[in-house]
Amino acid sequence: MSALETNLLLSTWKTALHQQDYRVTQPRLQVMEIIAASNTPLTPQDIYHRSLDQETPPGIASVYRTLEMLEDLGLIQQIHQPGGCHSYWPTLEGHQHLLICTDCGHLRVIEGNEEISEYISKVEEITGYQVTEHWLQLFGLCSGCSN
Amino acid sequence: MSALETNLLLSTWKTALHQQDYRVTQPRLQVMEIIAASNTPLTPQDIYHRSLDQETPPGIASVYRTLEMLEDLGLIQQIHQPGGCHSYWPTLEGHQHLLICTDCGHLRVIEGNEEISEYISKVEEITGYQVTEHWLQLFGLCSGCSN
DNA sequence: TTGATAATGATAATTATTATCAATAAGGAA
DNA sequence: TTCCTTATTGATAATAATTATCATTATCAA
Repeated sequence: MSALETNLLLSTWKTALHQQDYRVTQPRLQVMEIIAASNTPLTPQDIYHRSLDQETPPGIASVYRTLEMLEDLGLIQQIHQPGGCHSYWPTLEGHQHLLICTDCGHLRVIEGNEEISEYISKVEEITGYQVTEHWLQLFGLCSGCSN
Repeated sequence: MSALETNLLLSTWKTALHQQDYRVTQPRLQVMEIIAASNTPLTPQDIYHRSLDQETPPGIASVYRTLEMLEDLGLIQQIHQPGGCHSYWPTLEGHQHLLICTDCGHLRVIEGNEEISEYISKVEEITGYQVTEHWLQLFGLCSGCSN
């Protein structure tokens, strides 16, 4: 993410913590900064290892606790990777879908999903299920990596 | 799955093992039977625990080894559950999508995906990505559980 | 039926996650 | 600013999940 987007996210998150009476602590800030600055989804271990070159890195337990808190607040969401999940990425506005480059890992957000909504309505009609949630990810090669 | 479908799957899988020079062993059979007979995705631990009421259950290591083999052969695939993955389900014909009941865990296969194909083509046009794979799951309540 | 060897079980090692609890630091009140 | 309450932390133990090791066993082609 760009430095601008990173900082915007961070201030949004800090405000959210204050509003919900969560303290904005050093370890939490460190974790949030790493997530907000990354351009790929990260696992708890990823985040922990990235933090280790800092003066006073957060304990591994705080990494897990911070991720749980951020997810509870709806600020991050799990991203399911083929072959392993428990990676996190900032929550997006509305419902958007993700396109992940299988080579460089870069993640891109897709806008607009009329087709998907139609599809879901059809599925509900046919099956009698009440679809409450869905989950679509596209994998492929970005223009840079397809060369 | 119905007993008929289960047996069809099992004989297909056994044939595949023979053709690829994998031995059809007792532990492998036990794991394959459990997967083929289940109507929900199962984790390695699920499978192991289900096997424990048998006379001579497979070792936990063999469960993992069998799952790896079946996945390598393309006979099963990972299913990503919200809040945890590493569940397995038999590979389906063509590309189909899954609808999972969040209450009873029952899994249903959705046929037809014209809308999704259209969506993907549009995404490719817009982004310049080359989409090689996609991954859609629907979650909701089946008619039985929505009462 | 036999023999080569792929595959197994038991278990140790590794890795990931969660729980515990005394010490610390955030942030509102004075 | 300083103090005080207490939410939060770090260190570490405990638990859970997965992988590696290796002597023994069982599959299956000859």
